[in-house]
Amino acid sequence: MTQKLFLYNSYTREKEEFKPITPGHVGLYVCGPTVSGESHLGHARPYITFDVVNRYLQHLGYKVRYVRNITDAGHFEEEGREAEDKVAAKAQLERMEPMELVHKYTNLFHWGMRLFNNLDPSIEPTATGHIIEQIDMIRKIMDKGYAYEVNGSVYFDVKKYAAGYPYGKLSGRILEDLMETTRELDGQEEKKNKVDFALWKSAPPEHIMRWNSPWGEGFPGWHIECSAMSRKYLGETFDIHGGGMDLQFPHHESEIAQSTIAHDHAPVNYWMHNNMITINGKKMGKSYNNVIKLTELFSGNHPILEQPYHPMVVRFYILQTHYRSTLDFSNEALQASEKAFRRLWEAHELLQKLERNGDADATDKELDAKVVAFCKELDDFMNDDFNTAKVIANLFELVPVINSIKAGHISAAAISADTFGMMKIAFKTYVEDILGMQGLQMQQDSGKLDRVLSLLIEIRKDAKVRKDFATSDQIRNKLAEAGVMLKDEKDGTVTYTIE
RNA sequence: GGUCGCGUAGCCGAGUGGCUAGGCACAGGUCUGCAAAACCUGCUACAGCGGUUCGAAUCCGCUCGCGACCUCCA
Repeated sequence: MTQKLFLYNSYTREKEEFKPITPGHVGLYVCGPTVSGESHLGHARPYITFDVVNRYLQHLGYKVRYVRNITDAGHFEEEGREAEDKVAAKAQLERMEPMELVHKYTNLFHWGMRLFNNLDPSIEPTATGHIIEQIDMIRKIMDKGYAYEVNGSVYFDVKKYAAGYPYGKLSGRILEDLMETTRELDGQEEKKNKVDFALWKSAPPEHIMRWNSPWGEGFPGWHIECSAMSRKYLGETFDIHGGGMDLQFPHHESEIAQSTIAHDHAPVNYWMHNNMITINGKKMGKSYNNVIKLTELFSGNHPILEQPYHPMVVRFYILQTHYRSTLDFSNEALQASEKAFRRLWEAHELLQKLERNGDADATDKELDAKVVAFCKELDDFMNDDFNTAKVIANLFELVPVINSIKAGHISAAAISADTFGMMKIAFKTYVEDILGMQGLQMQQDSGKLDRVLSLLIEIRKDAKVRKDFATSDQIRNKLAEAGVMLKDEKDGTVTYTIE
């Protein structure tokens, strides 16, 4: 922790030096998914972004408690409920239990996270598992006079809160403006003011997810879960709260209000928000009907996808852009990322295998200095609000150096032994540990396949010695058709990559 | 309508007062039986119009275009 980390705090709208509440420790809370449906490409962004944040904080030596919730209660409107309304006897039989649905999509979410090589959070609490904590918190807020009950529902009194606290600061909202905008919302008539939000909702008879509470059967409001769970696992005030920009209002603004009243002080020191993934310039989202689900992305099974995209390619594509910029989806962009990622990864693997012998001094001082500079800058870039785009750019600056050493265009001795070692460690640390990349071939069934390919490579070699290029080309071309690319290396060996 | 943000080369995207980011594509070259890969070289942009400044893509103003949030949303 000798380095100073600066991050952009959405709350103050400034880059600030990060100072943890407890030295050496970081409490990080990130809004997790609502598991009422399949995760899509848009969801990938925050979880990859904050995975890197988590990884980097650990790299700096912090002990991170990373809490990411699963929202499995409340406002569902999809399959489960629809079946319930339609109610035919047959539908009744086929209908999914809410928990069944939640379980299915939670598993699918985990599957996606694993493929992205996201580290597991330290704690992944569910909203349904913390009903008691939520009720307790609502009680506290009521006791302090900032919430009121109507017909079994409890609402937070925003106007009262705004009179004494900076409501709207996080999202740049002005209470008067909000009061003016007209919206027809559920339960509007019950509220004192339309800006009030629900802490607890009374459940209509057909609502399956319901719990007992001091106010009757119902379910928790959307915002209270994050406040209750972050409080439980990270304390009344914690370091970093992350999430998508679209959650700034009303979700995060409400979290601040609730927690501030319940605990007498603001809950979070640093708010971080990632920007959206767009498609044709429009935000990817359920309401726009333009989502590409993760399952579709990885399989290529979607009308606008020209091909499947590997999770690592998607990860690379996301990290190539700074997290606070929008990122526009296109096949072209993903395909460019795929090529770039392969190039970077191959150079990385190559470098780890390369050795440098002989005199420890550099024969090319200028190059040596450049390499040192590129490596050292990596930390600076991360310390400047997690600029993974710049990190990747610098790694690419080093790729030709690595490849040139391998190809013999330059000697490894051009750079000093120290510099060589530094570069090796920098790649390993950054590519694998911090950016969290891994190779494209996940299925390591190499054994038999490798022997078969080795045989073919041997036959081809013989053919080449006999100058029987028809045979050698046939082997290479047919294998290429099957997705196995052969590469004649400089030193006469042959390597292959499987698509 | 309100609030906020963005407009960078063929495409994707960093940067943000002086120092050609990077990737992909494209063109030429080296290497190679050929190919692929790799390496070298080239392609030098910041929506428009004003202003501030010795100097602006970067600061300020206006105009045009786009988007996000204001409702569930990562």
